[in-house]
Amino acid sequence: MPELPEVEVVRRGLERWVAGRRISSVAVPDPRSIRRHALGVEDFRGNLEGATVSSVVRRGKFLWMPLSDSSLPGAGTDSGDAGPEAVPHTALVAHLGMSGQLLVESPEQPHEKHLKVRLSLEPRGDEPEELRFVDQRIFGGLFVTSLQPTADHMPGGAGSAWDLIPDEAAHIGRDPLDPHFDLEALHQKLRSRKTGLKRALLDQSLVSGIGNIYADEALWAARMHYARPTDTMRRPDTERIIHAARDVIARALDAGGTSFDSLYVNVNGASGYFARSLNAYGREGEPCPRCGTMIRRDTFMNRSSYSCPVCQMKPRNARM
DNA sequence: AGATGATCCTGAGCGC
DNA sequence: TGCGCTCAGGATCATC
Repeated sequence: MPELPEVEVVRRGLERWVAGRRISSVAVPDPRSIRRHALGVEDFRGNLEGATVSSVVRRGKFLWMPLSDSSLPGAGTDSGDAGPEAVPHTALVAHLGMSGQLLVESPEQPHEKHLKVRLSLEPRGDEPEELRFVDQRIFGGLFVTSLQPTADHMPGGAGSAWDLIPDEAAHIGRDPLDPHFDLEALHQKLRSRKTGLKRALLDQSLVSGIGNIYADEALWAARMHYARPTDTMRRPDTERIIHAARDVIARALDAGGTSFDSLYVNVNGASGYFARSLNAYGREGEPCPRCGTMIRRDTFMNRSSYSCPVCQMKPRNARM
């Protein structure tokens, strides 16, 4: 289940193996994986073939690769910097959903069972010449879209690809690892909402990159209940839950982020972290690592929530 | 308009 | 051996 740390691992792998390379051809064995590309398969291919991936950017769980037109002078260089006249205005966007993988492989490798999209890359040294999107449950997908300036972009960096965001991801908030993450702004939004804390953490428009697993882990670490009403949050409460989320995410990144040099840019790099380091998620009936009370599982939002009934006391005015 | 719930999708696991 | 059921969950859409 890729959340922010896994997506960041994939981003680093793509930066290493795909950035600066030109896409020569595109095959879409299963169009369902590009259903968010409204204009269809031929338009998808037309946008990509001949374009060069200039960099790889992530916010929350969205990944995108700004595209430069290779016919422009200076494009396709190692740096990906095609000059001020060629700031990318479109990007290939990838969301891994539940089960998506991006693999950099030789075209001779046998096709994976759930292979959905193949991008052929022009040769560069001995590097593999195919980028594959593999997805079992097809919650994820690829599409090409235009880039717009971020609503809250910081002065001084205008024009850089880092200040541009795909239209379809423009609504999501910055994630807790983003240097420009605004804790005070989040705090005010939480105060003005009438909902439960976990539901707010999973709302990507408030803060991005937190999924069901890390929400439960952050809540456990911060000793807060998932149904804590957000309009009762005081400033130290907001700091505590965000610091906990950032810590959990950073530790997962440390555990899973070391193998991105592998040719297989996949989402399994952090699976070892899940097995070893989860304190609450998936541990129903096991003792809380802090106090020994049995971890319980509750269902809401069509999802499971794992928590310690002692460390994370349910508030009287609980909100789901 | 904010809050809440349904929906998409496939394979693993399980009881019978 | 196989059927039918439940579960997993990010993002989006529908409904109050």
